[in-house]
Amino acid sequence: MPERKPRKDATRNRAAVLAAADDLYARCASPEDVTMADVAAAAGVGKGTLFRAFGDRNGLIRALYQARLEPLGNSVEAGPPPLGPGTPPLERIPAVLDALLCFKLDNRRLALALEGAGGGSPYLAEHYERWHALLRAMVEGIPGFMGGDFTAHALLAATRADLVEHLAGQERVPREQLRADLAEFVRRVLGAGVLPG
Amino acid sequence: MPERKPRKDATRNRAAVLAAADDLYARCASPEDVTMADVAAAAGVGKGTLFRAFGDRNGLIRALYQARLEPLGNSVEAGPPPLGPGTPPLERIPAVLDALLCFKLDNRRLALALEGAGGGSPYLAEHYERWHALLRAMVEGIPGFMGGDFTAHALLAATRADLVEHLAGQERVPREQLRADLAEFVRRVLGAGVLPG
DNA sequence: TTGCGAAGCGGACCCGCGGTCCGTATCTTT
DNA sequence: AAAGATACGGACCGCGGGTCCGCTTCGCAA
Repeated sequence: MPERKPRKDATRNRAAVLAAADDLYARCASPEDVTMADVAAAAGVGKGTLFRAFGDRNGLIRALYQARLEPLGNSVEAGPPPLGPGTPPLERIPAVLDALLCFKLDNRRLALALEGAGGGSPYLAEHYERWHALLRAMVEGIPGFMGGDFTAHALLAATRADLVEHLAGQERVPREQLRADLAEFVRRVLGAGVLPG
Repeated sequence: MPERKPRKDATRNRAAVLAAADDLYARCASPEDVTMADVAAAAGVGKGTLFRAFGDRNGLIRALYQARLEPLGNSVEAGPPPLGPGTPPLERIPAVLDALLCFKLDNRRLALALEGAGGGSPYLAEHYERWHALLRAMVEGIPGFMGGDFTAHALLAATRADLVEHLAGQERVPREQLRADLAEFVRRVLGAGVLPG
């Protein structure tokens, strides 16, 4: 019953804002020098409209991120191997992490903005919860593997947006190098299987 | 020649500010609701004094952190095994990471404040550079181990302050559990030694 | 087509915070 | 004791996120 469909101008403006913000985040050097006023202006919209549509700064960033992330999310939830379900963990985990890394390489500022937002902790954003749950389930699908919860966190931490930004941006580590490094790291973590002792 | 010793009131005020800030950070729920004005007031000092002494917010946080971290830094640089030099990597790396984890458990808000500061990236703070270099050197001291640079980053990422805060604070994971989880993760990463293939 | 309530618009406005400035107070040195 | 250097402190500034409310636009119904 509550579902009233929004007015036409509202949806148009929402789209305009998303587009403008996307653009601004792509251009800017650092996420924090994209101000809400900037976004509103670039979208040809008042600040009131912007805040009405997205609640607050985080809302906007989350909406953007969500939109960008959707294809990847779909691939993981119901796509073909190696990303989709039905792939054995030892193959799927590296694939998912690699995809995540690539995503953050392709959406650096945005990912940075998202993780930097939320009061400083990425761990409250519900999308983190999803990735963590997925990874954890996969890790625990490896026979005899203990400590899946922490391992999932630690693996995700290896693809943190600011780390990616530091390596790819400041240190100029080439994309393929990073992917290879991550892949090897993951292999190490998973490769030992059940530890002796 | 440049070394002019500071005035007495200056050093006294500096100490007062550090003490007050330490206290405030210990009490507060989240680092960002400790304002500079708060610190100044709690120290019984004007804002001008505070900024003169520490430059800016980051300066203050870094100074605090540095002070707290010093003992650990010393232990690592020139202490007895297993933290000090001269310990074989496979023993020293877990020890150092465990010490780091414990430090962040004992100084949660402070560590959080530090990593959240610096324009959003912990990777610019020079103390990160030091830990990374140390870890990297140790990792590369393991015969045949490749990708030490990234591995060092990834291991440090597993002890990120906000992750620690999330697990210990929100999720109420007990301290010993966390230490054990980290230890096992580290063992996994290092345990494989040289990978086949 | 027109009328009319509701939904949405926009930008002036507010507030809190980091950081600066400068007249005044305090220390140190000779 | 006097003078110069150094530090103090809080009024002040600019900026950015978020709110408010009079006005516009939409869309339904007669």
